[in-house]
Amino acid sequence: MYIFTGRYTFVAMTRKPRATRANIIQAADDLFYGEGVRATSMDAIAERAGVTKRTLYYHFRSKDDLISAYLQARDEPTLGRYEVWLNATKGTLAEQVAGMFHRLGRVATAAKWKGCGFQRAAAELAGSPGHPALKIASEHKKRFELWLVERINAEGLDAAPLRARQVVIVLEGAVAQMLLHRDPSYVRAAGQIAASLLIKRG
Amino acid sequence: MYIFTGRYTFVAMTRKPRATRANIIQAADDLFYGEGVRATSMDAIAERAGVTKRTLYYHFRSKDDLISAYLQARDEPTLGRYEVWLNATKGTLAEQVAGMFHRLGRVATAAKWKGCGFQRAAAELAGSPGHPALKIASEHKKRFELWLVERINAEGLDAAPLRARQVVIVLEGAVAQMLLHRDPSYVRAAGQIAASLLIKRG
DNA sequence: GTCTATAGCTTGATAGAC
DNA sequence: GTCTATCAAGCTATAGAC
Repeated sequence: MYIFTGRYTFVAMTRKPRATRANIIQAADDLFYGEGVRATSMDAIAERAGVTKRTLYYHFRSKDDLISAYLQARDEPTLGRYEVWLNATKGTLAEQVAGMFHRLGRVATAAKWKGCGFQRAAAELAGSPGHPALKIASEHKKRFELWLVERINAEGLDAAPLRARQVVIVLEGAVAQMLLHRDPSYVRAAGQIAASLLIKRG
Repeated sequence: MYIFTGRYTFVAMTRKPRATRANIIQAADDLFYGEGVRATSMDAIAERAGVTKRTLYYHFRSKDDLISAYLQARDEPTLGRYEVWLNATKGTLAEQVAGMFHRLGRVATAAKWKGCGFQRAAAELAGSPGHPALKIASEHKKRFELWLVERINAEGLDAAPLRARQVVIVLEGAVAQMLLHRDPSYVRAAGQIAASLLIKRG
């Protein structure tokens, strides 16, 4: 957006920087998730975002910084998605979790689905132990686990922390196996375990 | 090894090619597993193997070819390792599997442990659907699952295919979470699920 | 804040000698 | 079968104009 001032020397310095940053994050999400963080170049992200590399490096110090921002931006929407899936089913928590797995199975058969972005980024960055993105991924999964703890407590079940942890393990395993085999029966088998973990023990 | 023939022109053309190939695979294993397949360059592998890149490309057509060979070479040793872990415990199959998870927990706390090489390669190559290494990874996991089916059948339990699949899911999830959090309580929680999956149902 | 242009290096892969 | 030498392309990141 140009601001005419009677001179040519004054041009708006801000061309919606928030929007630019959001565009970059969106482009990074598309490519980092679709192709992997190491397989994606900064050139490719700049091109997809419709900016030059100079602008990219104005908004993000480095590629590692952008990888972190990519995961950070994914945190809340991902948790929200699972929450929507869980709330879509009415009934006991066991039934709701079964429904959550069922819906995961639906989206996970699409070709554009490429597993969990956090899990895959962690797999790629395993060789860089101190990478900041790893901490973000770890905290994201912790948050998911804590959300389950709350749900299990609200259901009046005992041993909520252990049960939540076990449901997370089963979900992670289902996602990993789905990515490898693209066979929805893995998600079904997993949903069955998860539901049984949420039954009141006698 | 030089063979003296009275001339300088005749030098052994074969300097243990099998050994060279094995050296390359070993170097590839160290680096691909330790740093990731995309983070590792052919230069780095050649240097670690003590050969030039020309020799590397004599033995392997391309990097993708070497990635496939790396996973192929890991198939049997990996299955063998789990078999050793399982057989190390005496008792019911449930107890043996619990022992297998326990031993996994031991090695998975070491810093050099970087999760499952197949799972991580699959995560990295998710953006290249037709990659030959993906098929090798998938078949490896299938082989592991089938080995479990046999064990469960031998134990006289029903629904062996489903139970085996569920144990695999739990194991994959435990490995993924261990890699992310480096917290052995995940393996413990997983081992508990796996063992309970192998109890005769009433 | 965004541009054009490029530095400086690494990458996967190859040529040709022996 | 292994070497030395090298290519063209791609990479992350930066310089300086406006």
